[in-house]
This record gives sequence, C-alpha cells and structure tokens, in this order.
Amino acid sequence: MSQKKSQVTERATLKSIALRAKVDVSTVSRVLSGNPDQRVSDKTKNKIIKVARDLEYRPNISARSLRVSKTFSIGIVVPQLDNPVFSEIIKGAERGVIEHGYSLVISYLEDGSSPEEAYKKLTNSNRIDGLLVTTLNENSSILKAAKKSSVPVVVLNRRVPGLKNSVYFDSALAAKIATNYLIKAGHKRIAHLSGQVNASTGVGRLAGYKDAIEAAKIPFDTSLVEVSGYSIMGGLQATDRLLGNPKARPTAIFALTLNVAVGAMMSLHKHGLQIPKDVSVISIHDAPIADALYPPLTTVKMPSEEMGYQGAVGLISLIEKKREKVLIQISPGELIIRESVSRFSKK
Amino acid sequence: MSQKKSQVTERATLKSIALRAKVDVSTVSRVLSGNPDQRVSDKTKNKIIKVARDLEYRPNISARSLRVSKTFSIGIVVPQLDNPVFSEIIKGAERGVIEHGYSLVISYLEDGSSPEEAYKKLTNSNRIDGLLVTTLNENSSILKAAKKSSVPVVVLNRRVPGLKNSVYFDSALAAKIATNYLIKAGHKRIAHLSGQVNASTGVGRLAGYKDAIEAAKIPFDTSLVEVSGYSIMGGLQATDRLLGNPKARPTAIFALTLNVAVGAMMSLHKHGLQIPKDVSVISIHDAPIADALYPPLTTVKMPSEEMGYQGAVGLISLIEKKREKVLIQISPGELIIRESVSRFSKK
DNA sequence: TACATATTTTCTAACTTTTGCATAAGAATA
DNA sequence: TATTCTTATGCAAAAGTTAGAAAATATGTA
Repeated sequence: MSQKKSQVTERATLKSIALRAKVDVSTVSRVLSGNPDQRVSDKTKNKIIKVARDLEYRPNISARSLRVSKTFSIGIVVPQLDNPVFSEIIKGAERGVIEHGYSLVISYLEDGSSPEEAYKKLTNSNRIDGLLVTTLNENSSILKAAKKSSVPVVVLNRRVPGLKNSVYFDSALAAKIATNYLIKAGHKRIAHLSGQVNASTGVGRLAGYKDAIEAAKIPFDTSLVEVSGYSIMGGLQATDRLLGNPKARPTAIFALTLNVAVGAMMSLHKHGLQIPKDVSVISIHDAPIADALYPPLTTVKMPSEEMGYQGAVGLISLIEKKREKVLIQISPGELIIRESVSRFSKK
Repeated sequence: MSQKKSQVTERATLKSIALRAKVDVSTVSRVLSGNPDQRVSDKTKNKIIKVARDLEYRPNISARSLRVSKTFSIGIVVPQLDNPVFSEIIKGAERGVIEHGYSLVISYLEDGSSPEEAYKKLTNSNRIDGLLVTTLNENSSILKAAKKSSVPVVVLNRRVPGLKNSVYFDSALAAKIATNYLIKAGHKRIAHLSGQVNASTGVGRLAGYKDAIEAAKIPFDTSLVEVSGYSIMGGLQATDRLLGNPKARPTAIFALTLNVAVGAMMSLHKHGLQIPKDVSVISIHDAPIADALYPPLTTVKMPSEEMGYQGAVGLISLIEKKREKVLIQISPGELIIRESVSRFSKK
C-alpha cells in the first residue's frame, strides 16, 4: 500500500483494539476497564493488553463518564492561594487524586463572595464527583452552599456543624506543644493570639494553650488573650493592642498561625522591641518563609500536605461508596526550633 | 396519579425537556447549545427555554465532550505552589477559564521530575483541551514534553525556543525601573542577583539592569553580578559570595525575584549588615510577605494575575481556533516603595 | 458419547449530545 | 390552484464506553 501514514495518528479506541485483536469491544473493555473480577482467559487478556500497549491506548474519559455517570474529577475550593497552608493542601490533594485516576479542578473563591457565586461555583460541579472545601471563615457562604451539595463534600482544616465529613488537625495538641515549649524556656507571661471565638481551629488552640498554662500552675489571664483572626493584619493589630499596656507586656507570644505571627513580629519591630530578647514568638504552621523572617521563626509544623492527601483519598472513598463517613484527625508534626524564642526567662 | 414524587429529582436532559415541550430533542439542542445561528421559531424557542428553566437544566458536559471531542477543561502545570507568582497566575487563569465556560485542572509537577512523569502528567491531558505551563527551570523536562503535546500549549512567564505561544513580562523594563530607582537614590555600587544565564527571565532582567547602569554613566562591573537562580537559598548563597570581599561591598542589591531578595536579606542579617543603612535591597515581584519582611521590601509589582488571565484566554482562543498564535508581553506594574532602600547615597 | 455445568466471549442497548439530511409546513410566485 | 422557495422541525446516526443477557465454547461427570 502506498497510502502514506497520517501525521496525526488517530487515538486508539476500544474498537480499534478489538479489530486488531479480533475480539469484541466488550471483551476489550472487560480487560482494560480495570475491574478485576471480570473473567477473561489469560490468553485473550494478554493479547489485548499487548495491542493496547502497542496502540498507546488511553481511555476516553468523556465516554466513560457518560456511561457510568461519573466525571472522575473532584473540585477543590480555596479562599486564598498564597497562604502556605492552602498551597500544601492542594499539593497533597493533587497527589491523592492522581493516585486514584481522578483529576483536581481548582475553584478559587474568596471568603467574602456572595452566596450566589458560591452556589454557582459549586454547581459548576456538574462536572465534579465530589468537593473538597477549605475556608478561612467558619460561616462563609461556601459552607452554607456546601450543605446543599448533591455530591459528597469533605471539609478540610476544620469541623463544621452540619457537614459530617472532615479532615482536621489536632489543634489543641499543637497548641500544647507550642505553649509547653515556651513554658520550658522559662516564660510565665505568655500571650496568645487567638482566632475567632466560634471557629473550631481557634477554639481548639485556645483550649490547648489554656491546658498547658494551667498544667504549669500559671494563672490563666484573659488579658493575655487577643483575638487576631488569621491574617497578617489581624496579628499586627492584636499585638498592637497587647502592647498597649506596657506594664502588662508579655515575654512571649504564641500565635495561632504563621500569618498571625508574621503580623505580631511586624508590630514588635514597630514598637522597637527585639525578638527574642524582649519578646519571644512561636506559631503553629511551618513554611519556607519562617526561615526568612527576622529572626527565623520557631514553629510547630503541621502536615497540611497530608491533610490534603487524606481529604482527597477520603472523598474518593465516599464517591465510590467504600465509606459512609470521613472524619480524620491529623496529629501535629515536629517542633521546628529556630531563633524567635529565647531560652531563658527574663521573669 | 398517586405515584409519589421521587426525593432524588432526576437531572433534566434534552430528552426530558423535549418530552415536556412536545418537540424533538434536536430542536431542544438547537436552542440550548448556545449556537446562535440555529434557526428556530421564537415560539418554540421560548417554550423550550421556559421548560429548561423550570427543570433547572444543566448540560451534561461528558455527553457534549464525547460528541464534539472537547473536554472544556484546560490544565495548568506548576512547579511550586507556595510561590506568590504561581498562586497569582493560577488565580488569574481560573478567572479566565471560568469566564469562558471551561474549568481549570491543576497539575503539580516539580521541576526536577523525570521526563516520564512529565509526559504522564501531560497526557493525563487526554482530559484536557489545552495546557498552561509554568516552570522555574528553562530546560525542565516538562517543557520538552510540552513540545510534543497534542493539544495547544501556552507557556507563562517566559519565552521558550520551540514553543511559539507565550505570555511573558517585560523583564528588561522592570529591571530598568528597579535599577533606576536605586540610581536616583544615589547608589553607584549596585549589585545584581541574576537568574540562570540561559533563562529568558534572567537575561532580560540583566539586560535592563545593564542598560540602566550604563545610561547613568556608571561603569558596568561584572563582579557585582552574581548568579542566584530563583530560590531563597540561591539568593542567600549569591549574597554570601557577593559579601566575600568586604572592600568591594555594594551599597545596594537588585534581586531579580522576591524569593532571591528574601535570601539576600537573610545573608545581610547574617553578616550583621543593616538594611537599608548599610545595604539597600530592591526586587521584582510584589507579595503580601514583602510587607512582613524586616525591613519591608521595596519592589516592582508584576501583574502575575493578569498574566494568568491572558494566558488562559489566549489558550482558549487557540483551542477554539480563533487565533493561531499567542504572544503577549505584559508590562510591569508600579514601584511599591517600602523601607528597604535608603534615600541617600553613602558613596 | 451424551449431558450438565462452568467458563469465556459476543450481542445489544444505553448513557446524552450534536449534526447532516430529510421532510413538513408555510410563504411567495406564476 | 399549482409550483417553487423558505423556514422550521424531525429523524437517525454517531461519538467511546460499560453491563446485563445471551450465546458459544470448554470442562467435567456418568
């Protein structure tokens, strides 16, 4: 045949494989669909696999989707991207999703967005089998919309009433580790920059802080707890308030997130205080920038990547009806000691 | 009929709409597919639209995909997520994609990954109509794999030989702005932390720096140019080298990226030098953490979000064959003056 | 060898859309 | 009124996959 080979090689399909292997398409499907309890003789199985490999067969996801009414992709909603916690989560989620043959569709949705927008982004999920939701704000519109979702939802980083599936940190334990480290270093006046009072993350960390303080027989002093929220600005302002009364100045600050610690450090610099000579700082969450701060910040590492991974894998098990509920608590990682905590009390 | 209404309402299809509106499915498709040059009478058109709205019809993307062999989603490959440049790009790309009815699939791929892995991630693109590629390393395996892509590819943030579509910054201009600012502040010994010599970003910025220096009649001194790459570590080490010879110490450093500037500041702190009293620092790229550094870093803002947006929109126009080539240069944003540059020369 | 049983393979329909072609209905012309 | 030309709608096939039922083949038993 002098017919020249087409430049654009046609994508292999079950049909073209069946033709070559001289079997029916359904047999090819049985072999290639990945369903293990399909009975087909080793001989034909091998033949089919060989042809499929030769032709570089890749299943047509659209066709499969249509047939089994599943899209094999899951969505992740994030309120901000430049926060290391979220970027780690995405990284882990992507890994988990790929491992199971799914893909990850990203949906950027700021916390302040309207309910309509949240709902629209969510029902954009007619191309999605399940949803991973992260948010900074416990009563954001996205969480309300998620409660009505027609596909399974897993909330990451917090527990939310009305949404049973979630993967979250053991915040109390992390707070205890951080606070205890300050106590062991000899600090007694330890301030805590805390999240919103009604948010699970904030509540857990405050509880851990309080536990550690009381276990060390240090009186719990509410004037040392400032609500900072979760942003740099929030940390800065909360610390400004904390430093308002010079007599009551703490010797150490435990910030509930890295961003908040960054804000706290900005405030301390602004007030001409040296870290850690005048005030020590520690926070939960670790990220490359912790090293780049001045001085480098001591943190309790949190396995956010792991959280994203667990969330993705859990969600997929929900989608595939292998589980009915996902509720996973993730333990904090190590304490990363840098230079923002002084070793000796200055009483 | 005493038949009770099902709890789980079936998703509306063209068929169910056709049934209710007493027309053929093809007519329904003509009205709802969004193709404007389909001739159908206003009467039936309105009837169909009404029924579709009542039934809350949402097209089945899988079926449409199968029929027209398009997935209506595009992929984005990123080498790191915690870098503000990439998170901004993703943000913009997501916006552009959504505006055109597509969705954005994220693929995390470290620069050092194997060619096989790169290829696999790319051909995972059998569920993708086009690809947005970002990379830190000009000869990363992902770029090689991209050249063989069966779907259109747009490279972001750099121009790469062999890949004609790209959206990139006017690096030379940004470098000029930064360098000129230092010059106007009275600096004469201005060092430059530069990227790899064979990478377009680095080359452009070096050229802009050189132009500015020479335009100011300052002799160009190669000993003031250190190759730093793009990481914090790279910036730190390059600055260490720069400070190796105390007599030749620069009074200002122009870092080609924010990460590099962060590294430079770490090195300066380590050497006991004060910023900006002893050495001033400026960089290209702005991000929230610039405010949180000590001292806050002066930067030239780059519209990365815009770059992501342009890339996505351009890619879609390629996919839909409305254009044949995408080559867009994006101008730098404003100079954000903070506190890392001293206003007066210390000669 | 005949028959029942077990295993492997094929047949067929279905998932929802879109689109070229055919047909019906209506408008315009002779 | 008969004929042609538009315009609107319907018919049917196709995209690639999967799953249940049916058919074909192989294996085992009497």
